[in-house]
Amino acid sequence: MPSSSQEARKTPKQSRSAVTVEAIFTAAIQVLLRDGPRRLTTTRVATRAGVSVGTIYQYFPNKLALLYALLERHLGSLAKAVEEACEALRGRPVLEMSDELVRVFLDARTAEIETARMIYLLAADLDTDGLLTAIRDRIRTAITGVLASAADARFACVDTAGHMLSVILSGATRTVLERDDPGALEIVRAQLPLACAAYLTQAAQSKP
Amino acid sequence: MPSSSQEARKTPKQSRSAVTVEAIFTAAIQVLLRDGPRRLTTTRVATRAGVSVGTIYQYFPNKLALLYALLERHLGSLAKAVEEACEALRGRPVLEMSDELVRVFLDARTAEIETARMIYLLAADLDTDGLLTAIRDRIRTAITGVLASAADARFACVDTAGHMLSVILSGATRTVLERDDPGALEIVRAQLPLACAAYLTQAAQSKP
DNA sequence: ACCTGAACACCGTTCAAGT
DNA sequence: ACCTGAACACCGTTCAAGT
Repeated sequence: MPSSSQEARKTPKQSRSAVTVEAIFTAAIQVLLRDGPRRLTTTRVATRAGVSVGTIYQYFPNKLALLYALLERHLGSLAKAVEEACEALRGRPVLEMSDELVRVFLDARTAEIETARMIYLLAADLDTDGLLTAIRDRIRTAITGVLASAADARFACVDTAGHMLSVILSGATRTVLERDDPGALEIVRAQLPLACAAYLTQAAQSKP
Repeated sequence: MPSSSQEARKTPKQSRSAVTVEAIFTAAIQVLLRDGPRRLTTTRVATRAGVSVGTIYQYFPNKLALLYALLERHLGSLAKAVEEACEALRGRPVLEMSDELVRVFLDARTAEIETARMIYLLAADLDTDGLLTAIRDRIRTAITGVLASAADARFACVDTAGHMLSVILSGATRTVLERDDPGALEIVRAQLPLACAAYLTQAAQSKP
């Protein structure tokens, strides 16, 4: 599936169509939560949005493009949250960084946990390589940058440490997100900062 | 979707039908690799397997049940590999455990990396809660057991440590599996044992 | 006991016609 | 400029008929 098929067909120029697009997005999320990913049909979304099926195809070349836009929104807000946290953490000690980054990852994904779960399920049908690469590059760059600025540690290879930290954070938080187990979430919330800190401490040579 | 719809409709009693079921499985994987998950249709699988569409429905109540069986096979072999590794690691030091467990997770998932990737993509359409719970329980139990037997460490709370280690291993290996980036894979292969060991060392109080 | 394949319901997508 | 909805191609599933 070519990536061009996943971009919006046209940007709404008039306020009427901006409202229509917003209604389509909202309806898609509602159908997703109410009926599940397999019952997310174009007709159902159109009906719920109060428009005709054809209208959807004025703004999205196909159904996948609509789903892609939902995923793009969600991942974009995660990357932005990480970037802002890293900006604020500049120059702080690594222990603070571990704590705060774990918090940001978990919060971003548990805030609307059902929506996030559903959106990840949709992603299976999409060609998400480009989008995921872009998002993880943003996250990795932000994390590597903040690690390099740490007040109390210098890393043998800050790129490796940043890469590894983002893999651990993404993987562990996504793993608990996929499960519907509050107990597992609490263990991760408590232990993941310790695990990150232990790794970073070991990957760094403390400054004199 | 009720879980009963994901079990095999009947077990093949005669050798002819055992061959048919195997042909359906093989064909499904071939179609998956060749045409991708969205083009995995029952007709396509039937044609490739050299049978009629109706034949598929003799052994699987619906298409999802067939996909579920594929996922079940794949995850079962991962859990088995982890259990066997843990059995062999009983009584060894924690550093050896970290190294070996990372190796097992990565090997199990990169051996047939394309197939594994495709099978995970399919999982989105399935009701996998029960299966995933069973698999992760097997993995967590095996890991907790082997940690408790470590020669050189005693854990403040071995259940917590086992839980956390399995989340990190599952998350990080799956995260690199999803990406098509050999560089990321190599970093994880080299650094994940260090991260696991650092966490375990910190979670344990060394014996005198 | 196992297999076939036409038939049916339903979904994604289009496009001529409307406002 | 935007929206409608009947029409078409295609997919999952069934079941009467075959061997």
